[in-house]
Amino acid sequence: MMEKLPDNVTMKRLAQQLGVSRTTVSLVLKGQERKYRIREETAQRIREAVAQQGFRPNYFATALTSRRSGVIGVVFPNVFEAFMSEVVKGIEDVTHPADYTAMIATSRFDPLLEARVLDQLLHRGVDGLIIACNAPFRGEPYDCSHLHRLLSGPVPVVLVDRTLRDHPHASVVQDDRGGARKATAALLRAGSRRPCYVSLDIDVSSIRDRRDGFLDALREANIRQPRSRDILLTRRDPDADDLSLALEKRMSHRDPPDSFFVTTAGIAMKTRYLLSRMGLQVPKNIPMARFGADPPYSPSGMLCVEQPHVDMGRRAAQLLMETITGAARPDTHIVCPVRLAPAHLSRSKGA
Amino acid sequence: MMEKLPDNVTMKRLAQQLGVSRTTVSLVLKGQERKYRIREETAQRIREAVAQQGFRPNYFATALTSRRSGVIGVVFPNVFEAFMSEVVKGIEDVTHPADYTAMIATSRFDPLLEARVLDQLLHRGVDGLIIACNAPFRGEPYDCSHLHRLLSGPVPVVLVDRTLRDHPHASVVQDDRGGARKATAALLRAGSRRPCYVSLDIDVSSIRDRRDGFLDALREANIRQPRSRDILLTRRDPDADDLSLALEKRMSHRDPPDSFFVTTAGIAMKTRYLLSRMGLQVPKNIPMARFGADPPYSPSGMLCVEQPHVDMGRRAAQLLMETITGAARPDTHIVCPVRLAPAHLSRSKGA
DNA sequence: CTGAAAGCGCTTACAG
DNA sequence: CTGAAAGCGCTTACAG
Repeated sequence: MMEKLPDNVTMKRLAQQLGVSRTTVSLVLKGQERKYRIREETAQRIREAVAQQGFRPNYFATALTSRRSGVIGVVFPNVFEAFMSEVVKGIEDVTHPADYTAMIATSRFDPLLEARVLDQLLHRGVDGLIIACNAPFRGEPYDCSHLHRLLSGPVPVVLVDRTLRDHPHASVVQDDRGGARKATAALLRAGSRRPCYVSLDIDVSSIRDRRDGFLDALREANIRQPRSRDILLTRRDPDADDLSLALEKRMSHRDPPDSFFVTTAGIAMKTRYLLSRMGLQVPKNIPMARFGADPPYSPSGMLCVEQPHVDMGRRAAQLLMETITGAARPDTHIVCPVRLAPAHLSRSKGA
Repeated sequence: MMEKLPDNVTMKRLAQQLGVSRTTVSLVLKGQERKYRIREETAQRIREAVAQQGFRPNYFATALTSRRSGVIGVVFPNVFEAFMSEVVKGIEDVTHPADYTAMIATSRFDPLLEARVLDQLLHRGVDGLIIACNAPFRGEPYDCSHLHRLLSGPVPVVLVDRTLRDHPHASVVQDDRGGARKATAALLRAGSRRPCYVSLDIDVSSIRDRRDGFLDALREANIRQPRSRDILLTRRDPDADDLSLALEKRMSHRDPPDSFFVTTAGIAMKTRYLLSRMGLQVPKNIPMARFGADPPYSPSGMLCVEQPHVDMGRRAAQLLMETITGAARPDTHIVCPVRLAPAHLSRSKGA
């Protein structure tokens, strides 16, 4: 345990120098000089000394006495995803002006690590939390009791991107169902009659909603609901070969799909890659729609559902701050609209 | 300023319940029971009560008295980049077991924001900092006095990925020069005689080193140093069209380049895109090498210099902790080796 | 082996 | 308008 140099300036010293009491300094620092009718000249002297010496009240002492840290915790499965970056940007857009600091931590798709990280943040006295929680693969045991405990506790929480069953909470999500519906409808309008659904086999609200949106579009177009062979599910492990096998089998069937709707960008890229190995180019030979935008200068040829991530971050932070002050109910749900990116659906096979 | 519920359990209460003094509890909690020869039975009772009531000493009180926060700050220009994610992973690999928490913040390529964010972290009492600092475009005014001030201060700092001139500091970087040399040498071995260098026009050690490595390779192969028309520089703004214009002009010249070495992945993708619009495919018509790995299932066809980011994170954290304890000198420089990824250099034009 | 006491740097009733 | 005093929850000499 090393010792750090003591803060050079303390309130005590400052007060002594100016010949006033610490109370007076503290009051002026918090902008309460009018309320306590402190002589303007005194207040002025204090302000000048503070500015000149670069004095800032010790964070730990302030937090200890005020029971407020000015920090909000942000927990995501990973930091590497445009998703993350943009949501964080939105959050910071809001927290910064409000004099809060966003403290980012990652749970790396590990519920145990998630629990640990949340515990750390709580211990560090965060005033609120924004969380994109982990989700289990179907059939996987998943213990989210730490989230339930958290939501029952005193610290305000806003979930982003996904909601939790069985427990009331505040959330900000995108219109997953509507986006999936629009994207699928576009595939159908381009001539597809046998779209194939590809997704992570993961049990989470956003994915469920996207599947529902996919089915909505089929129903609206009077296309019969897909058989199980047109629902392809895969594990998150990018190196798993389950998708490869399923896809090969499906494409060699006598009535192969004539388009793809994929729920996530990563799996879409993998699907596109696997198809290309079978000699099928997207979108030339077969069109594909998916959630997520293309990175700059790397057009994937897919129809992209653009997600309003920055906006989601802003709204989540906004909602959290309102929950902290009590201005918003802690079970408010916000759904952000999505839109289709300008698309390439040229030459669909079924057209 | 809302009030949070007070922590339910305090050391005082715990001591009262057990009929011992707070000192005894504190000592046992810090594992000093042997040193102070506290009766094992007493220590045992205390440990049990602590575990059973889930007591943890108040963070702010502990930090206030111990002058140690257990937090290390991590500041990067952006969170969205594989670079970031991997370095953070490496950092957490090290800090977690050592009972430190990594607190991530972003400076968004803005020196002013960088200064603010660093200030925030210092105010929050971080025990050390790991920073990938911002860098100016050539000719741009750049004030990094906040970094110089920081490096002269009491808080240990390790810079990653790039170093600073004019000021001693600790750093962990990759072998930029060696990687660029190897990549360029590979282009030359594949038959290139007029490689073109493309880079961000940015004044930072890593980029300078890559250019030097590029020139090293040419010199070693007895190829004359490139003329200025084979050094293409562009701004960071992904929508800038300076590169597009320069590239078109260069490719329509009578002796166009027969390969490309690009310093960063983003610019490489842009270059590849612009070439494809001129009808040139990478690597079929023209080979390209660059720093950074391809994302999964999106082979770019480029020769990639794989960067040891996780390792860099680990070493940076390691070095920081050693600097904190005084075990390492605060001006230690570490260079991590890089390697070429299995490559596609097929059918180079000049071969 | 253990406790009373001072101290970390700030906030906040409470007197005047 | 301003100060003396108690308190936030912990740590750490110091005395026994």
